[in-house]
Amino acid sequence: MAAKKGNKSKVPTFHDRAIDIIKKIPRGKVATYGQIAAYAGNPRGARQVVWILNSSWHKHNLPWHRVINSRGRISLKPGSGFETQKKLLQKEGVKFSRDNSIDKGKYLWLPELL
DNA sequence: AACCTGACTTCGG
DNA sequence: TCCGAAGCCAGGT
Repeated sequence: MAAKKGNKSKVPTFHDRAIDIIKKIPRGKVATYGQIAAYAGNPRGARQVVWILNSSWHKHNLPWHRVINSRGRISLKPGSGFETQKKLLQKEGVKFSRDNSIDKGKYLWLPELL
């Protein structure tokens, strides 16, 4: 029978998948908002990922610091988390260039490699 | 329901 | 490389 409304075992939503994916980003690697959104099923859901990080990182213990923008840089502003994120990444072995950019070819997480 | 906001992304200049 | 505009999506007011 078709899925009933009252059925709690719902099909994973974009939100659920995104969280699941973020949790899988290995230590020492990073992923972009768009990348996560794409793997979660919506290539244009980068902004949703942002919302998710803000609303659920603490509930799901997400490695929010491993999420960066498509330019390979931290999107947070100095004084609003930038320093914290940079520090956490460096602690995991991720190196930053002088302009605070990360070498994507080296640290970008590639799920297909798993 | 309209409007605003956000850790985005891509494109053009 | 930097900036602005446009496109995108969902939650909060």
